[in-house]
Amino acid sequence: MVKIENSKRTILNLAEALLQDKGFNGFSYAHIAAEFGVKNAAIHYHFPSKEALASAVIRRYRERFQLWINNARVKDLVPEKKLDWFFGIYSEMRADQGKICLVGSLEAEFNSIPVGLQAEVEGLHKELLKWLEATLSEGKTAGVFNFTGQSANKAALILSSIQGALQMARALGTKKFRDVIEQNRSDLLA
Amino acid sequence: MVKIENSKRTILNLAEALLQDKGFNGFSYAHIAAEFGVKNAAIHYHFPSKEALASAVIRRYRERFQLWINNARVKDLVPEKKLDWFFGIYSEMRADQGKICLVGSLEAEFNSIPVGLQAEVEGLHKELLKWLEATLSEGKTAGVFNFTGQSANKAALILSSIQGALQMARALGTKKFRDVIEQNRSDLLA
DNA sequence: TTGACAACTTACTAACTAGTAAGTAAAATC
DNA sequence: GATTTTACTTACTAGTTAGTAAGTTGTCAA
Repeated sequence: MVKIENSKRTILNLAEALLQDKGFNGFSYAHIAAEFGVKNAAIHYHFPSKEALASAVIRRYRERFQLWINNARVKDLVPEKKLDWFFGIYSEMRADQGKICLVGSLEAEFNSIPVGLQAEVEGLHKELLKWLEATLSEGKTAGVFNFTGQSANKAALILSSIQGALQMARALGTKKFRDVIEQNRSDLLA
Repeated sequence: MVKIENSKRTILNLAEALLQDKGFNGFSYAHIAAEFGVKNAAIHYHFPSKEALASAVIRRYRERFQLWINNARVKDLVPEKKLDWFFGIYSEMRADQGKICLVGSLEAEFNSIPVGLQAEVEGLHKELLKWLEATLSEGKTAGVFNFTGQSANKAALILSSIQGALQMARALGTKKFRDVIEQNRSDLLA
């Protein structure tokens, strides 16, 4: 018998990886159970339903993101470095078995996932956009970022392009992902 | 007994709509059969496997796209209008029950779809990028588009952002999609 | 040392999945 | 008019799905 905290965390880790790899409809309790080395019902003991499990994955990610952005290591960076940090999150996803972002994965299947999970995804996406918008505004005021129009719209463009680029890279290779990141950077610093 | 051409086309239409709505792992032969008003096995008669069906959807879309771009109605447009036409395709998807593009839907589930289907998706994505790249080059040469770097990279950025924005709009609303399109336009015409 | 509880396993279900084999009726072909 | 072909239906299979109920075992507190 393993400590529940370890089991719960392990299950969440596996679920998160599977969501980023195969999507909500592409993984099952059996997959997690097999990889963890336990039986199907053990997963249900910790997370009664698939919706509860996936929702917990998103909630944990949201908490993690809030911790990151409020940590001095990120908070005190200059806007250009903040952006580099943000791009870095997604570069790591791409490098890690061609994973895509949770938001993109779940929004692509949005119409076939439970409503409670939809709400969690919406919350996460808003938080990502909010931070990116603030960072862009900060950089524009500081004179290091150049773009026309509102920061909110530029943030939506950049985040959408990252989300799409991670998916694109699966079919067309990692270079394409890097090209999109670099183009975003040069558009912003031009 | 209905004409095979009508049945095949109807099944392809339903499969395409379901792919854009629920994704490859989110729909079944039963869904199509129910909507078409036939039995499960009737779908298998026309398309022996789910891979064959989805591949046929993508092949048809690729052929359609080639017909469009080679038609004078698009071919003879000035670059700005070509871009408007292209954006219009995706605006219609967004307006039509919040559908997303086939490429995005299938790339999000890329690691849980058959390899033959993966190849079709790759082909389609390359064709879309190729046309967009050529259109951007044409516009840059004509002096109507402004952007730094290579056309291929800017094309990858724009297409990725559309793909992501259609997904984003499901959680955050149509306005967000329009914002991304407008930001792309103003970045390009600045 | 006992009892409670946490973390499972065993064994199961009902629903759904893609896919198949054999039969049927209407239409096209000869 | 007979035969073949097309477009199905009926009836089925083997596998997978999320989810449940009841039993088991190790750990810990009193």
